[in-house]
Amino acid sequence: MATTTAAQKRVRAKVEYDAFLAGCPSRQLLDRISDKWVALVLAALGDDACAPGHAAPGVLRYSELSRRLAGVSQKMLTQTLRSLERDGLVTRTVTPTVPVTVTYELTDLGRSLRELLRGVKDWAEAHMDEVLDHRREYDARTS
Amino acid sequence: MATTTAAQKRVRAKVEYDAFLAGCPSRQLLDRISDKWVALVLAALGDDACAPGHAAPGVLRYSELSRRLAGVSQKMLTQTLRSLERDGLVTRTVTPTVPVTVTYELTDLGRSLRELLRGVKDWAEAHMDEVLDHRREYDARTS
DNA sequence: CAGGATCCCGCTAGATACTG
DNA sequence: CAGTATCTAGCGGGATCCTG
Repeated sequence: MATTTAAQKRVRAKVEYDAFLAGCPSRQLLDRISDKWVALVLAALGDDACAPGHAAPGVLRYSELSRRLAGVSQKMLTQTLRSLERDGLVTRTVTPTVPVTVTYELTDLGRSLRELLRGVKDWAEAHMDEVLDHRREYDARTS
Repeated sequence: MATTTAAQKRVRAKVEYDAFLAGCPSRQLLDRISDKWVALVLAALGDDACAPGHAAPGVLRYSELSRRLAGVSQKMLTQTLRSLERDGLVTRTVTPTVPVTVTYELTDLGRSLRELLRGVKDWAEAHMDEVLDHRREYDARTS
């Protein structure tokens, strides 16, 4: 089945995405997920030790998230969560209590991205001192 | 040495960075590296098969980068490269030819971040279809 | 070739007020 | 509690022109 293989390859090449290309949807998706709040929201949702003494791990309420992500505005948090929900990275569950309870949880897709972004967040925290040193040196050299 | 361990832990806790905190420098660093252009520049600089038939792999000229990152403006490319240089992620080398030749190369620090960000870029390309499906479903459900 | 300098528009993030 | 709605200031980012 050499011919089918070659044909399949051609078809494959057509539907493959390349973020280096300006018009490619993956470029826009890369832009979406390359976001401070996305990284922090996903990190918080996967953090089991986040909201101790309550229901299931990895399930957080809106208010818990906003407390965890210090300094986030309601607008940005809601916007980020909506975007993540639309892209299928988190699920939003509304429980009709009084007042209403809304919880967010990672999907499998979200979990896969979370692993990557947690690495980026950890990198930032781990190499902070190194970067700070480089900045000082650079600023001294160019001033 | 239980006391020293406890003391060390306390000292450690002081100098550790936490991107969840608003004032933490690592939050700002996370914001910097959570950037479309950062991901693409680092990805391009590590790509050996990028500029075939020329000097060393992983060494790219300004014009080669701007060609690779389709749609990037000069301003954003220069701005991104400056920032990366300042943070010690890339080195900038000026060769006094006529006209001048400027090349960029990853540092070890930059290489370590590149591995992570390449994962993010690959994720975007790999899961594009899945995300697109979720968006269609979401838009249909909410319209 | 590899930018620097400037102008300027858009839209995004933040603050504030209101609601089911 | 978990948002929506509205307004606005600020700046991100593109276009354009210029230079060593």
